[in-house]
Amino acid sequence: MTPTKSSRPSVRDRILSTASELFYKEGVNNVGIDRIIAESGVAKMSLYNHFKSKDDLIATWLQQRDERWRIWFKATVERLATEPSDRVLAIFDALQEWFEQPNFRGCAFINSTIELANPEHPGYQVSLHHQQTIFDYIYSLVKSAELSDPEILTQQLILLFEGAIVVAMMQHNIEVAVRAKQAASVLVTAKSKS
Amino acid sequence: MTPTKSSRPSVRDRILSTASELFYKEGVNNVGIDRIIAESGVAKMSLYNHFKSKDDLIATWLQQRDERWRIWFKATVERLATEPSDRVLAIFDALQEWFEQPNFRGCAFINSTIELANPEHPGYQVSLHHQQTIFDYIYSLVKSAELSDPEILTQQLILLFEGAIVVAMMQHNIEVAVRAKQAASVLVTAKSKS
DNA sequence: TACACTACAGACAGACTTGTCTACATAATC
DNA sequence: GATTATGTAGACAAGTCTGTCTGTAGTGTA
Repeated sequence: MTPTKSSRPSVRDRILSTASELFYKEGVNNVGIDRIIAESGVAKMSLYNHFKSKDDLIATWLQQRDERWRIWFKATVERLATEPSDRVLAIFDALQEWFEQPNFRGCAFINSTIELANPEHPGYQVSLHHQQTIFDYIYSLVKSAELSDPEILTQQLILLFEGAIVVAMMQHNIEVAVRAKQAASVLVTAKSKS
Repeated sequence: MTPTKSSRPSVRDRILSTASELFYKEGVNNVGIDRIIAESGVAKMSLYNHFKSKDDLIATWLQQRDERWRIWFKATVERLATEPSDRVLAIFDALQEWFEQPNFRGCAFINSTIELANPEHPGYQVSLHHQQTIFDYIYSLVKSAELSDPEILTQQLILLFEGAIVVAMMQHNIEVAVRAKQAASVLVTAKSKS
C-alpha cells in the first residue's frame, strides 16, 4: 500500500505538504504536531530534526506558500491577459479562479497573522513581505499600463483585492471577484490618460 | 482599593468586559478561561454559572459587540455628515476614527471566523449576521442618495470597506481609509444620475 | 563486514486547557 | 434571625499541547 522509499517524496516534503494542507484548512492554532506527524506518516523526531519548533514549521510553510502563490498568481494573470491595461483587471479574474478552488479558505497570511496575534512571530514578517510583493506586482502592471497616479491607484486596487478575498472567505461567495473587477474597471478608467 | 460591591458592575458584566478586551486584543484561541477570571477578579464557578461554556461566552461577546459596534458606527456616520450623498462617503471617515483607536486590531468578526474555522460554531452565524447588517445599512445610505444600481454599488463599497479594515490591521496603516474614500468617491460619481 | 546516518515508534515530562466539585463567605429575602 | 442566592477560592480530573528521550530498523558508504 505504501509506496517504496524511492518513489516517495522526502520526509521534509511530506511534513511540509501535510502541514500546508492542515494549517490552511483549519488554522495553525487548531492543528497540532501530533496530527501532522500522524497524517504525513513520519516520526515525531523526524519533524524536530527538520524543523526547530512548530513556529519554525509555520514560518517555513508561509515562506514556501508565499513563493508558490506568487508564481501561480503571476502565471495566471499573464495567461488570462496580454495587454498591460487588460492585465491590471485580470488580477481579479485570477482571484476568481482562486476562489473557485474547493479548498479555498481565504489568505493564509491574513489568517495566520490573526491567529498568531504576535508581531514578533517569524511568520508575521513573511506575511508583511507577501503583501508588499503583491503591491509591487500590481504596481508594475499599473505602470506598464501607463495610468495616472500609479501608487494611489495600486493602493485602491489592493483594497478591492483584499476585500474580495475576505468577503469570499466569509460568505463563500465567488461572485465578489466580478464586483471587484467592475469597481476596478471604473477606477482604472478614471486614471486613464486617453 | 477595590470598589464597594454596590458601585461595582455586575459579575456578568465584569466577565464580558474582560473577555471582550482580551478576546479582541489577543484572539479567542489565545485567551484562556483562567486569564479571564483572574483579570476580572471573578471565581471560575461564577463564570460557568453565567455562561454555559467558553464557546457560549465567545458567542455572547460577539453578539454584544455586534450591537455596540453598529450603534457606534451609525452614530458616527450621522455625526460626520447629514446629506445622504455625503453619508455614503462618510462611512470611510468613520472607519478612520475606528482605525485611530490605539487598540484597533481589525474586525472581531473576521478574526473570530478565521480563528474558530468552524461554520457550526454559534459565533459564526453572529459574524455573518454582522456583515449582513453592515450591508443593509450601507445599502440604505446608497438608496437615500438615489444612486444607480444600489445593490451593486453597495457590494463594491463593502469590498473597499473590508479591504481597508484588513490592510489597516495588517500594516497598522491608517491612511488606507483615505484611499478607500477616494476610490469610493469615484464609484459613487459613476453611479450618480445627475 | 563495519560504521554512520536517517527514519520509525512510542514512552514520557511538563505545561496548559476546559470544566466540575467542594468548602466557605457574604448578601438579600421571608 | 433563619434561609436562600450568589460569589469566592482553590483543588481536581481528564484531556490537550509541545518538545525530549530511548530503542530499533533500514540504508548507504568506507
